[in-house]
Amino acid sequence: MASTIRDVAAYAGLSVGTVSKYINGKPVKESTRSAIEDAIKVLDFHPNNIAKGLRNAKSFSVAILLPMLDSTFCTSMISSIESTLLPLGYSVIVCECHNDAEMELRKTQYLIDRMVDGIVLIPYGLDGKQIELIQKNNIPLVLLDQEIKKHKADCIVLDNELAGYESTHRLIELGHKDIAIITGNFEHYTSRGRLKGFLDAMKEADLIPVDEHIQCGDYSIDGGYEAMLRIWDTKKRPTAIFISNYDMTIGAYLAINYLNLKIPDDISVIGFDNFPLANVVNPPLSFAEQPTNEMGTEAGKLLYKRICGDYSDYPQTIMHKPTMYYKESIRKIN
Amino acid sequence: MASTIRDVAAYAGLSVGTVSKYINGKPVKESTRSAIEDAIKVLDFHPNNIAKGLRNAKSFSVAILLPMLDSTFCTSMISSIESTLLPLGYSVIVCECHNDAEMELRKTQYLIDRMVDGIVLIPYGLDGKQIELIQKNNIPLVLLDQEIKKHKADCIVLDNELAGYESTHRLIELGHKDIAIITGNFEHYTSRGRLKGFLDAMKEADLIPVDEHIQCGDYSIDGGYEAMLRIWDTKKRPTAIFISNYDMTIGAYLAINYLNLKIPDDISVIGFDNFPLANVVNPPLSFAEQPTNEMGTEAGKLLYKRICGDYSDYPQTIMHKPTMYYKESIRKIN
DNA sequence: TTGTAAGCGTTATCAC
DNA sequence: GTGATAACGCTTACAA
Repeated sequence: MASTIRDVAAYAGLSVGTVSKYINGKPVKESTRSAIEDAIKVLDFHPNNIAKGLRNAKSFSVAILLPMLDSTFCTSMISSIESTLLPLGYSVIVCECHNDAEMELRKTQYLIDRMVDGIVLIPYGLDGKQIELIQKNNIPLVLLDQEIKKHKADCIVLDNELAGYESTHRLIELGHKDIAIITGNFEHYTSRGRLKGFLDAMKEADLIPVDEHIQCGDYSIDGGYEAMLRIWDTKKRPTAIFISNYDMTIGAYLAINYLNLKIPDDISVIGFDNFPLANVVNPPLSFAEQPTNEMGTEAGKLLYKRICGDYSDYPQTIMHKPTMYYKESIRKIN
Repeated sequence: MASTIRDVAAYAGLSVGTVSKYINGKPVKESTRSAIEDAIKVLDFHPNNIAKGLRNAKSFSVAILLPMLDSTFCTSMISSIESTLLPLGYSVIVCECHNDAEMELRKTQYLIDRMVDGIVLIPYGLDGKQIELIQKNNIPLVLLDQEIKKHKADCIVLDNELAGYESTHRLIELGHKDIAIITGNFEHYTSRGRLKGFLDAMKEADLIPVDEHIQCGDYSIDGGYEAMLRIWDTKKRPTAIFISNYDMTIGAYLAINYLNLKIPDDISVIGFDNFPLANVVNPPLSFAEQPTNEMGTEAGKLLYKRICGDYSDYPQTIMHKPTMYYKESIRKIN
């Protein structure tokens, strides 16, 4: 059996109170310090976090609740949040709702029952019920990636409009007039923003997008594939396309291969978020990159601040800028 | 403040003992059952897991300790382990050691201090110190992906030799005689197995691999890239190559693009584990696929069994077979 | 079947 | 600075 603070106290000839105080950084006499240190070493004492948690009504764990683990975005978030919060004493519980709003709500309740000290939420459900549940239980919360408008909450997002605008604008600069876009569900904050940026850039250039060239996928490889086929199946084909999410970019690429199109001769392509893929495909892909590491780290830090009770700047929405990479997948056109 | 079992007992006019028993599935009179149910509903009672944990010396959490979150293999493991263990009441803590053996050991101790009830370990350090530490603390452990020979432990792995053998054998069948391989660190269980399979197949066909055609990368994209360049920089170039890990496959592809080689005309390629990528590149990549989902689920189940105290079949090594996908990236040769 | 009370390992409060 | 003791919310003998 592991030794407890009592054992340490007994071995050191002190009271548990004193030992506890020392462990928690309160001042003690030098002689007692060394006695305790000795005892700890000899007994190989490690404080019991559960007891600590019970006493302090804390679990020293936070959760990241996310839609699906298959996106680089999500795993990158886990990584940076863990790196930020573990050194602060919080372990990170990962919860995946498998793109299912009902499961998301159930797992939210589960996490509350587990008494997590804070939650980073990459929302899937759009009605905000998860958020209400978390807030009703007074658990610190940071939204990531998606803003759910009607709910007041800390929030870390990408400047999606800018990403959509920049990509489209660049294509327009290169002379493209018929530009297609593959977006996600319009109700999603990210998709809406990226689409809005696209539309703004088009409007600014007095271009009117063909209705069928605005296709909605479901964020999956298949969704992107199908959307690309639909786009190519229109009377007036686009000369360029902006794909507003990672997996759909892969899918669209597949479709482009299937259709035997050459990039950028037949179509110029700008994708999204395409870490390793971007350079492997030939020609290299142009894309809008999210500063995922910064976003995750920021989320971890903000959550920690809230856990510590600092709500001085609540609620806060932090918007990160995308970085654009223009490679050989886009070309000038007359 | 959340209500406790005491509140429920008071509201229902019963003792805490009775309520506790009911909650834990012991039999009670129908009338008390409904009284408790009522109280629970009215008071919105949720048992405090921390208190429960303190009492039972359990945390109801398990950890997955892994080298790096950037591989599909690892994230896929998290996903299937979470799916398996959450319904059984265990939350999954993710811990990343960033390919750093010392950090791995530190985080192991951290998890022990956090009193996790079990650990799934995808080992990075090869000396087995993490394993000793975990076992010394009597924490159920399942090794995943890598076997560390000198340590007795439950273990779930791929049949790496078979993967190496099958890939190489197929290339030989197609007439290739000069086959190269990019492996990882020879000290790693996975790399050693895949290399052995390669060598076995060569030997069986009375082929002697060129020394410089056996190149060791560090599992990274860069490593694969450099290894491929080294291989192509030899006097006698291979006509086919087997790349024994996901990231290095991407890197080798990059290098092949850089060298302006055509697949499969200039070189036939079989990669590893290449879920989405395999179909995006042109031509589609042949590869050996691990049954990651099964492996993760198996790890979760086995860990749970150990947590429940069932050591009847300990220690167990479960070896999964790879599935081979042969696509247009390999060709017949004279 | 139900109630009582001790105890899990900490920390906090209050004396000394 | 240190020690004694009462919590934190739950489970579990044991008693009724």
